[in-house]
Amino acid sequence: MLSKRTKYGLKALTYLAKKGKNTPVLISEIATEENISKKFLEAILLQLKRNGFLASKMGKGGGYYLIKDPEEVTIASVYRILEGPIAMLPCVSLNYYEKCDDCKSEEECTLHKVMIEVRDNTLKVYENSTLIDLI
Amino acid sequence: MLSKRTKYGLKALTYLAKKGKNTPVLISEIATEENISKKFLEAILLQLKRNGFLASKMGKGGGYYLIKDPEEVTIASVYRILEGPIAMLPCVSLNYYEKCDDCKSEEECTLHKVMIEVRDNTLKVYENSTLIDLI
DNA sequence: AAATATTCTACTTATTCTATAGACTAATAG
DNA sequence: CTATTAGTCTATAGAATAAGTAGAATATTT
Repeated sequence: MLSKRTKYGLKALTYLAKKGKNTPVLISEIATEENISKKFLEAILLQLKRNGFLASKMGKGGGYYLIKDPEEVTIASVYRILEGPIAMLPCVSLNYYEKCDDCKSEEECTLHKVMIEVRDNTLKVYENSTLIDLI
Repeated sequence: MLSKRTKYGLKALTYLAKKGKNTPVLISEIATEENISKKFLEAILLQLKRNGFLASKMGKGGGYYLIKDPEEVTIASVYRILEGPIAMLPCVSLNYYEKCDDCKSEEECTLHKVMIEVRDNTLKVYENSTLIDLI
């Protein structure tokens, strides 16, 4: 299941994409409109800012705004920042690969093949949908 | 990502399937062979027993054994017991449906459609693979 | 310069989940 | 009866989740 962090993050990005690139929107506006705890959202937006999706402006007339083209922002890229690996096992992750400590080898691991199949299917969806599709 | 609970559960079921239906195997044997903490595995097997996948025999010559045909046990059914919903959001889950508290309506939810697509893709894989495929 | 609006930072809290460990109880086979 | 094995119950350390509180820093307007 998606964490609320990722869910809220995607919703906020979609909201900002609707408003258009480079148009500052208040955290509190997004929080109210999308029913998100303001403080929690603040942390999420900050994380998206640090990772190059958003920028912000302080003071009156400030807020957060999208600095990428909505059609360039895939769900996959947001997911990896906010949620982590898309794969179901570390040993089948493309971006966060790690060896499983309980498996003797990946060839012997009975789950390996199925989980690669799941990953590929999921990835296809996440890589091919962008903020444009979510609007 | 899969919890270790689910991963270990699937591995244990596969191990038992290899040994054949109705052949008792020691918890400790599975734990050693699959590099799983024995106590943790105990809890997992118990859960699978309560849900009708396994049965157990106490005393000498005892152990856990499969009581379903391996080709009947889909990954999806095990996943739902040990991990929970397969869907990424409560509101797109078939077996664990719940309304999202932050969404006004499911039609307006920008994530709904994509997450249904992900669910359907994942489900196709999980429903169509059984213990037989894992062996 | 002061007032106001807004994000930024740090600290704290409550709750749940994860992955175990230990001790004791109950059943079964020989 | 005894050895073997699962069952039950309790505890726990650590991490993650989803916030809440307080105030500092920065920008704009007056």
